[in-house]
Amino acid sequence: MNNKLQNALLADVAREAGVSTASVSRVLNRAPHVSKPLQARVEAAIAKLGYVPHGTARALASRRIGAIGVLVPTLDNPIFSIAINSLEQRLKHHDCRLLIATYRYDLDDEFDALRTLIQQGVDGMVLIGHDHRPAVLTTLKRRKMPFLSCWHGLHDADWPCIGFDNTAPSKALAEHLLALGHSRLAVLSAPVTSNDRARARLQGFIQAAEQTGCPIPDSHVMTVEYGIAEGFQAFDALMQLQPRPTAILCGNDTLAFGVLLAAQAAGINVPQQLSVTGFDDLPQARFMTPALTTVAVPAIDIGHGVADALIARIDGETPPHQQLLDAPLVLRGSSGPAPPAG
Amino acid sequence: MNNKLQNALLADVAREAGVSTASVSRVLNRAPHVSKPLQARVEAAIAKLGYVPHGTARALASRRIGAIGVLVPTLDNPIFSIAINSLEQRLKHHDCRLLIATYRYDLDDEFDALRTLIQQGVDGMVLIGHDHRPAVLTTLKRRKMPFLSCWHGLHDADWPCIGFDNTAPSKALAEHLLALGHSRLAVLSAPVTSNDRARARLQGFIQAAEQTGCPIPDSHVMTVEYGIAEGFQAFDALMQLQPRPTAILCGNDTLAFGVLLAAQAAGINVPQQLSVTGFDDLPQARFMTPALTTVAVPAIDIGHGVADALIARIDGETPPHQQLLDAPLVLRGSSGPAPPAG
DNA sequence: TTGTACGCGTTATCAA
DNA sequence: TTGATAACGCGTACAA
Repeated sequence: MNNKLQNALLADVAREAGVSTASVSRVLNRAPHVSKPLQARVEAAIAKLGYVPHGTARALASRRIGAIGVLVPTLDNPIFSIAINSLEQRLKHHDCRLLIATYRYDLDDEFDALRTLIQQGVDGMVLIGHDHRPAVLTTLKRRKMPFLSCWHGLHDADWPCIGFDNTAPSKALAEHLLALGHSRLAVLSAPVTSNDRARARLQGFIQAAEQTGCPIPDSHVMTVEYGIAEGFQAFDALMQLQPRPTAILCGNDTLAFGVLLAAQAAGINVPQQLSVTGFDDLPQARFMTPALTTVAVPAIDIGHGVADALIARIDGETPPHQQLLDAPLVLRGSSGPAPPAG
Repeated sequence: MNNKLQNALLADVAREAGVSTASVSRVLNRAPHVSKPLQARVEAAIAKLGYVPHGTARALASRRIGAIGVLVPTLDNPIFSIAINSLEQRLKHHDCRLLIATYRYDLDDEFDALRTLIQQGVDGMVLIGHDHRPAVLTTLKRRKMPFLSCWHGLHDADWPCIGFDNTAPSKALAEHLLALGHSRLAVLSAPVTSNDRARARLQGFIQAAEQTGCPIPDSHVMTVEYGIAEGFQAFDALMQLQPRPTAILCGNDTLAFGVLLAAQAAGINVPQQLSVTGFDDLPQARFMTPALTTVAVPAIDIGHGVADALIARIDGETPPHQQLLDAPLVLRGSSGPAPPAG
């Protein structure tokens, strides 16, 4: 007698249908070699009992959970939400779920979250960027866990990845401004600690300026936390710099929005008096006044690509070790010719 | 001999420490009645072998997974990201993980996702709002799954919830505009299908206007998908309405941002020529030019409250059936006196 | 094509 | 306080 009337088990279905548990399992897993009538009887029994497979037991027995884990620094940044959304949609095609964990750019938290997801039994892991504790890699390898990093374009034999070069577009952005006659650039960056993407972008800015003979002094590189408020508040300090910059390169769109809005509030005309650039191309970038010059991060393509490649790895295939996507410059109204010297 | 050198099992730890598997389990679960020396031996063995508990097996045996599920319509809306972040942080205090699933305002997808999360073995469930398929409730009850809805203030004996009244602040917003002399209001709403919050807000706008003797005609209620682009594009149509509205009530901040930016692009002065309001109080609302008049949704408090209350339910306690939080008006520069009739 | 029976790695019950 | 062992619910060789 089964006293848990609320939860029918596979055995109950088997009894109801007058077949073995193995047959029910086969129907459940669409295994080959099941006769039509048997399948029908089982499905009727499932419907009648309102049976829902016990995912945990299934995972334990099959050693697969039907879900992959993703370690995200934060969901605050919409660009990650967009990518995750795209990833989740594509995984659905592969009949695979997504477990999300965040770590607020704290790499120790990231390692903790990794262990948690492994304990949940995920079949694969997605990580953002290239900065991780060494234990992350050893743990993944020891567990033989299929994994993929994304969002960066660094070549590393240990880290398969799908991403884009963060440095080149940044250089292009700086060169674009320099070509417009700007010689006094400032940079507003997110913290580069534990964040190779922010670091790569910063280096791109600095290198381009240096190579063009207009190096950016350390005083003109400002670092603030991620956030529109942080960008807004940084504006005043940036305008106080000597020499006063004629263009501000921001490490991401959200900081750029803050700067743009602060400029507007301060009555500074963009781009006549000041050029501002971002990085990400968030949906609202094109609607700012003026529209934001930025770099279009292929967030959706990353989501799709990661889903396909990781599923392939889980299925034992060997997709390309590295896949580089395009992150094109998007020139809009927030960047213009340098104001006449004065 | 254990050939899986990469994955130590609980039994391996027991052998290494010279104790029984039961004792290892007790140490792992901080059970009472474990002697110091035994605990030390076990912990040493765990460290030596790099043992990580197998979450799936643990869940199967204990019938708890140490995670709750949350069904979110979308992660695109930053207000949900904020709440989820807060929820996840607070759950961490209770040593509990979060599994996120999205359903894009498709209630059938929501039910699917619910089943998926149940299969994963979650210990509790969080749902947004009050609109769900009936099967959702029956499934949760049949499974005796602790659950909570949030983000709404509807009283329903079947649905415990932590949220806020979506209607009252909307009424207050409309009354605020009417008191400023506006008599020609328009509403820009997100789709109300499967979205009780959007519906409640819309009703608040309409009721307040009606009660003040300035009813909003159907022609002045426009519905578009969520998104800044959608708000931006809606602006022109709203300005074409006859009579031309002097104030636009938006169902959420993102639509309001779109309208605000479109107004700016069109050279329409806010609030001198047009008042605009939002709902959510996203971080950038205060930085717009002018700053956005809106309603501050207690997203962070909801996250914390949901975490505490759901954990309490899982632990067999009975927290308040309904918990209503404050969603105060935030009056800023985007709303002002109606322009002189003309 | 279908059924039997064991294994997945842990927790929990009961005895010692 | 500790240990032996039966669940937990399902997948899957292997047998029929």
